[in-house]
Amino acid sequence: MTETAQSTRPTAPNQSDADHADGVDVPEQVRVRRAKRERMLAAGTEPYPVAVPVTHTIGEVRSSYADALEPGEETQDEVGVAGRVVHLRNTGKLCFATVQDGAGQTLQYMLSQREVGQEELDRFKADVDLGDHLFVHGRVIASRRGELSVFADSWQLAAKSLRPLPALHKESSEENRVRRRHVDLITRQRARDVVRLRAAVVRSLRETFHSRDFVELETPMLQTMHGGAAARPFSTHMNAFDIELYLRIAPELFLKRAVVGGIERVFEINRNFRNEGADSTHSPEFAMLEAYEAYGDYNTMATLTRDLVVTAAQDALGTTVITLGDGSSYDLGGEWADIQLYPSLSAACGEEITPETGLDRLLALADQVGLSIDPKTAISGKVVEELWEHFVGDHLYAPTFVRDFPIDTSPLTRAHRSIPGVAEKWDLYVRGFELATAYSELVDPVVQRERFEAQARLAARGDEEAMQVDEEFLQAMEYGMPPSGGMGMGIDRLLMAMTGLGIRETIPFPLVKPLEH
RNA sequence: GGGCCUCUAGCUCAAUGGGUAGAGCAACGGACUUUUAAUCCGUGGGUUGUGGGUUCGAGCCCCACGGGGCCCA
Repeated sequence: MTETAQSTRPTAPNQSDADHADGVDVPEQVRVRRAKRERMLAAGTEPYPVAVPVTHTIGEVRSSYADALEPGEETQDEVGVAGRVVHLRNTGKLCFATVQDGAGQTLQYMLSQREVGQEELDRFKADVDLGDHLFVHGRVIASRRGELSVFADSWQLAAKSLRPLPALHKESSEENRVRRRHVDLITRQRARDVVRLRAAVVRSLRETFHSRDFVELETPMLQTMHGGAAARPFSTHMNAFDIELYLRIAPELFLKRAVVGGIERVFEINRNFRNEGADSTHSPEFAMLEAYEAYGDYNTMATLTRDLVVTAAQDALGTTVITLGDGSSYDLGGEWADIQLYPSLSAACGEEITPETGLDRLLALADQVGLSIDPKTAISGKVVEELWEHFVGDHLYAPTFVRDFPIDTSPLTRAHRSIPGVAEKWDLYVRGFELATAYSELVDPVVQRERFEAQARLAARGDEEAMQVDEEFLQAMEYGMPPSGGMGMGIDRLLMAMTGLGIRETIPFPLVKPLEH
């Protein structure tokens, strides 16, 4: 588009059309700002210039002059700085604007009538609103109160904001924060911090893996079979092949095929999709870490997991001690507790529970404590796990490994090498939820086929979470998979464990139900 | 799936027993050359989530639907 075309964009005659373009009444403040944009265009001033001559970031100005200037001291250093206006204080002949960068660092601009002239000052007062991106050029000085400032000799709007920001000193409702995260990020420091914390954690995890010679792999998200976990999948349709596909519920089976192929230390950090509930600990799409190590087992995975978590906390938070909003705290560092599932359940419920305990007895116990379990699809291992969560898991705040799970709920895990009736699997509990899980992986293709067939029988009985028989995976196993340890960890849950936040606060843009209209 | 709570101005919240819908910030107009949640004077801004119902009269009572939250299973 040419300059001429830009400056003849629709003006007053189309104003009312623009006001109702989205079919709803436009709030007064939006109308006012749209009018300012039109006025600027009519005056030949670009409200959205393609570039402004920035020479320094807000952070660079801050760090260069931090505590270096006395109140009232002026330098001759000229800078060009841009940022979003979060605070305006216009007095008669001297205006102050506080601008903010994406990380929440702020810097003050000062516009004096003496420096820029009456006309420029008037234009500033007329055109600039809270929320606008504003560029100024000028000298770095400290105000009389000692506030680091850029004393403008010229200014220019970098981008006009057409919507008013919410009150900056009141918390928005959780719904508004989630539905308009962009606004949340502008107005709330904690929101900005969590985004950066998440990035730091993921980066730390990758670095720990790299330092241990793991290879990062991206395996398919669109799969012809859903497997690798017990969960209901999303399904979709592929036009070219005219087949139904599933969004993956886990990368496990592909990563194991990679191990068969010789990628002996492999990990993936990516999204899984599970067509289940959405609440304060579950999101339909969530970030998952999985790792496999040939010639490892669930013990080496425990060491790896602790290393990943402790290093991530140190890298991203600088400490392993987590303090929650309610003042309680727990330490992700130090030695982690290590308990066994059946003995800890027995101790907590006051009755000896073993892999031999009958299903009827377990269902009776579950009923006693108010757990509702569908008898049609009930298997003893599943009931034991529910009982364990009720009696023990919900109360584990400090990191705790829980070892040796029922075999019938662990179809991809090998039987324990010395304890009969259980699988070499642990879950890691923190803050009352499952943060990670690991197995000594089942690598016997014949036993694996039997486990899949048992899963298929569950599916036939109506268990929508049961796995399918994956022939491609079985065939891969038949080529020989080395003895291996495997581990999976929820990235969102790691953030939850490190911050005390709900899952929707750790995911920048979680899925929310669309509003009607 | 069940129960309870909630939805009012751009944002955060008020509104006696059913009787003209208000405040702070934000906006608009004015004053002000060192403010920093600036201050002072003045003004505008509402389909009270949506749709029905009861009533002379509904933000408030009843029903349905939608969004959100908490608890339970």
